[in-house]
Amino acid sequence: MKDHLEALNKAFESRVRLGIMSLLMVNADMDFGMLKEQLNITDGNLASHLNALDKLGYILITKQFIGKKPNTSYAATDHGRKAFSDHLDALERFISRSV
Amino acid sequence: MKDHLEALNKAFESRVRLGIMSLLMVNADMDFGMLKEQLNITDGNLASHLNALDKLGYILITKQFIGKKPNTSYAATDHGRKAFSDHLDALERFISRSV
DNA sequence: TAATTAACTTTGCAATACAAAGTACTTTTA
DNA sequence: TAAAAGTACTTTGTATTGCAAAGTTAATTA
Repeated sequence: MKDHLEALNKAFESRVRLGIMSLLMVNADMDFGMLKEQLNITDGNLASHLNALDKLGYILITKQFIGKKPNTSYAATDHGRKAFSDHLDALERFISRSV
Repeated sequence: MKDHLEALNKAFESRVRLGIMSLLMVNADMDFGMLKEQLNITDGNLASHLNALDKLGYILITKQFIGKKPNTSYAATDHGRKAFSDHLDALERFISRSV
């Protein structure tokens, strides 16, 4: 029990970060606007969660201009993919234990 | 995506409450000491999480004396079982979406 | 009578989450 | 060309949460 719980990653206890990472697992990259629309949260809130994931090295941030508009896009790093996938594994083990 | 996230129950975002409920799904009832030992947390912390689950109607609290010692035992209510199982379903759907 | 046990409650603090407002820079529109 | 709008933040302020540690109550055993 304790071991199952401890294998859960604290970074993914938040719905928003769970949402961001799962979007970035499925989509190679997404920009700020897409994430904001999908998650339906304020931009300040989104920015701070992105910042938290960045600090953990879970996402890669790329700033560029598309046409004449600034565009920041986000992608999961290998480290982030591993961490997320480990977390999902832990959840799965956890679920199967709890029936 | 949003719907998957919203189906997750906020009450179970906490490791401790996740742990308590999963213990109470497997064991018909557990007393304070057993829970404390399994979860390895301080008694104040445990009491406050139990209180949160009680307020939501997820657990039933029974106070009695066993021999001459006071004993409080906790069991998941039907409502709590349903809520937890819905949460696990949501997690499963979430995981299978995220690969 | 003092110490111990069980199960809390209270206190106090640190971390987190969030909305809203503010900022910097650029582009589009009037 | 001045004003408005868009992008992606940062800052501010507040409310909530989580937790350890200390305090509490009531009974019990030494």
